Amino acid sequence: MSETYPSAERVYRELRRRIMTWQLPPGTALREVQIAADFGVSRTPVSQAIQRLRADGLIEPRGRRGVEVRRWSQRDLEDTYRMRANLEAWAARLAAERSDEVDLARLRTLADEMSELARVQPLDHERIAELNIEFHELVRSAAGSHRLVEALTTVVHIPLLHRVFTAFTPRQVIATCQEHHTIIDALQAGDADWAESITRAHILAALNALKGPRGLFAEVERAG
Amino acid sequence: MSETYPSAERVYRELRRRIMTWQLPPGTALREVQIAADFGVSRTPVSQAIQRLRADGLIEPRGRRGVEVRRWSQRDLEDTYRMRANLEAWAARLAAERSDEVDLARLRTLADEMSELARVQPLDHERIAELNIEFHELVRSAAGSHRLVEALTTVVHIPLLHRVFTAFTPRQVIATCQEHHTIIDALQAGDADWAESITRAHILAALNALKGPRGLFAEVERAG
DNA sequence: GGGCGGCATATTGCATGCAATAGCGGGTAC
DNA sequence: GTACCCGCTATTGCATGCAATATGCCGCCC
Repeated sequence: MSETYPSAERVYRELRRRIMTWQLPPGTALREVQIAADFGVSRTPVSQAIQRLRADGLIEPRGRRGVEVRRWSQRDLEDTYRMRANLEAWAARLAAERSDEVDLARLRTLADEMSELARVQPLDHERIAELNIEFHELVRSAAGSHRLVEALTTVVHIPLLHRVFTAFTPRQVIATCQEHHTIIDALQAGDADWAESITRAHILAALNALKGPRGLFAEVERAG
Repeated sequence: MSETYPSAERVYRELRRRIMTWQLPPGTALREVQIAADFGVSRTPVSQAIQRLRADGLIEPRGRRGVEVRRWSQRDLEDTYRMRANLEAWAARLAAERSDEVDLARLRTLADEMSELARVQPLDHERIAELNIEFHELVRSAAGSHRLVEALTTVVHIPLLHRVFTAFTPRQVIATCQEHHTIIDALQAGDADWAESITRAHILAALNALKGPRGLFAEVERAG
């Protein structure tokens, strides 16, 4: 984690992190000179990082000059979750057919920690989101398909994931944790159908929460 | 088409095109100075283009220095086609619910032209591939989901698509064209289930051909 | 003759400078 | 008072130069 990266890589990762966590909310303008000054580098690596963020779809042109953090529409979010439900359900199917005890043990650790946090009020949304992301990334990697991991990274790396739990009631957070345990059960049973369907349901439930009365769409629409 | 782009954009598009069409086959080393000389620009826009290609997953680090065109494994290709089958089937479902007569007319034109070419020996694989790509892109855009188009572009932009028909028997090429017409029928009927299932079958058939005796895997393996 | 070390070179990462341009603000004319 | 025009500045695109570093070759030593 404390590894040292080339400047361009470091700038890219940090900017992406800030966008994903909404430290840089949608619509924020990114100016090369200012970012370069912030990171203590020249404009060259910053420019390269911005190119990559553009390729990722995380930032978009701002009028005729400069770029800004992408503003997501409700439709973008809904479509993203539906694609994610498809791909991640498939990942769970593959994982059910090949995950080993090491994967399962790690998944259990994550799910247990998340379950404990779900019982603590007020909810630590940030930490819960991190554990949730880590859980799903682990399922994907347990599927053993490099391409699938790549595709899901691209499809999913939408800032929303880091905020999804603010849209959840405490009850829904607990339900989410239980679903994680169910996914683990399905993987352990090696039941591909079960793993696929519970995972799809799990992600569509998150989508439903996002569309609900506490949902993020209003906030996103406001920002957009 | 003859629009003038900034240097970095132009270099990116042209390099990507060459990679997709195998003018730059897997394993080819890309050196900034040489590319810069070819395009008559400096190394800066070339470097940015290479960053984007890396983000796309089209090129990968070459040992400790430089980059090369990505070598695809058989597993990469199979997984790509399975993800594509999922996402593109969903696109067809959406398209069935909303495509209009303009879309359908354009799809018919493409499918008709492709059918005619399928009867001409020897097969013009290059042109057939272009029409096929255009057909599927049009279905995706008819789905009306910007996110879906983005995701499929990323998932699908694997060089193989431009070569898939060399793995097909003339008989299979004709079958492909008939499937395109069937997809159009399903869209016109507004039958989402039909559109989804015929599209999934269509893409899995292509995968099967790729895995067959005339398949590309051997060639890819040789290149990789 | 083979292996190892060092140098020359190829190649990239980054900084900086220059040119182009879009947007803005002020000043002036009507 | 308003509208238009001109120039200024902020900002980006691109070129070039410099430094770091891997790589391969050649000679030397064992």
